[in-house]
Amino acid sequence: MECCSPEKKKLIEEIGVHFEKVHNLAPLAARIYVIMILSPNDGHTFDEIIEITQASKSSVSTQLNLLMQTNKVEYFTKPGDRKRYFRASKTYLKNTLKENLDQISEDIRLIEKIHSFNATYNKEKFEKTGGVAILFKEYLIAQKENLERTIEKMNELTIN
Amino acid sequence: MECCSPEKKKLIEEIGVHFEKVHNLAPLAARIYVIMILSPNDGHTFDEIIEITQASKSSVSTQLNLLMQTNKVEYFTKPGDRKRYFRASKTYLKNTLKENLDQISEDIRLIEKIHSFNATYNKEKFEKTGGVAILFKEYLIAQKENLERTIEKMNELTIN
DNA sequence: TGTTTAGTTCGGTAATCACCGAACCAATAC
DNA sequence: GTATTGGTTCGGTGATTACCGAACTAAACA
Repeated sequence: MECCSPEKKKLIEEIGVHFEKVHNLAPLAARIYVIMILSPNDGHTFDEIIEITQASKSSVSTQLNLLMQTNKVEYFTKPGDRKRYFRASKTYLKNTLKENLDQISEDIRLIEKIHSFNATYNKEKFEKTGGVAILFKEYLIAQKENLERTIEKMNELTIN
Repeated sequence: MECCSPEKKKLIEEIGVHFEKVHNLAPLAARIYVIMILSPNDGHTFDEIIEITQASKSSVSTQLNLLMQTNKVEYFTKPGDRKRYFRASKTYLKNTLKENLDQISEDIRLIEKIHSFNATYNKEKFEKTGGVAILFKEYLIAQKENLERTIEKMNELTIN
């Protein structure tokens, strides 16, 4: 049984590998997530996902539930149809931004801790490399501001 | 044997956990890296690292070499002293920025692939959610620009 | 010439990860 | 009721990870 074009299969693998790291997902979860992103709005059934990924029912079930718990994937149903149709969450891009925001905020919090630690315990070192350290923190803050702006804009877009 | 203050120990653990994820390091490597960042310029000897981390010689050796291969840690020597003194690389912040830049560049490359795939194979979906997708890409490009600006500024600072 | 110092290398092991099959369950169909 | 559909749950298992100890090496010292 053919499931999708070789081009799509290649994309699923290529982006899948990348998603394993950036979203911290198991290989199968990353593949499923990519399939959802590359798929039309009407979603994929459980069995279609099994067919595309060639994975077992249990693995697909587990990883799919994990993707739903983290708001990456959602499902809808059709009247008179017992199947669930899985697709990428409508807000998956916004959720990704929020994840990035949490990460950057944690970065900034820890950088501040490091700076105040080094300022008190390693004064001479801190003063020597202080310029670079301050630049680094400014970079993080600018990234955070860009994130917040983008989330704001997305909210405006999706309210309409 | 006491190695360092409880405050420092706590920081090593707290930041260490964070570094495992963001720098993709084994727990011990992350701890060593944090120790280097929280330490004065004159560095730590191999034995001091063993004492602080309570790890084995072999583990410290392996992880330390790994940290040096990835430009996170370097060492210097003192005349008439066989020991190596390990410290955070002078350019570790800039290297972190470069790692981030590579990551963002890959993000952008893949986002473009996803967009062109969806534009051809899922036209209706892409047009419906296109606004958000474009916003997301603009966000990535702005992050990349901020990174490049910061790297440039750091180069100017460190040339002097 | 051994002996100590400062690490390195290698073989193993305990724990965790990613996945699987088989049994199970709840809802619908017959 | 019984069978089928659409998943879920549980008990593994093979592969990988993170670490360890013991043996080793190369340089410096006595």
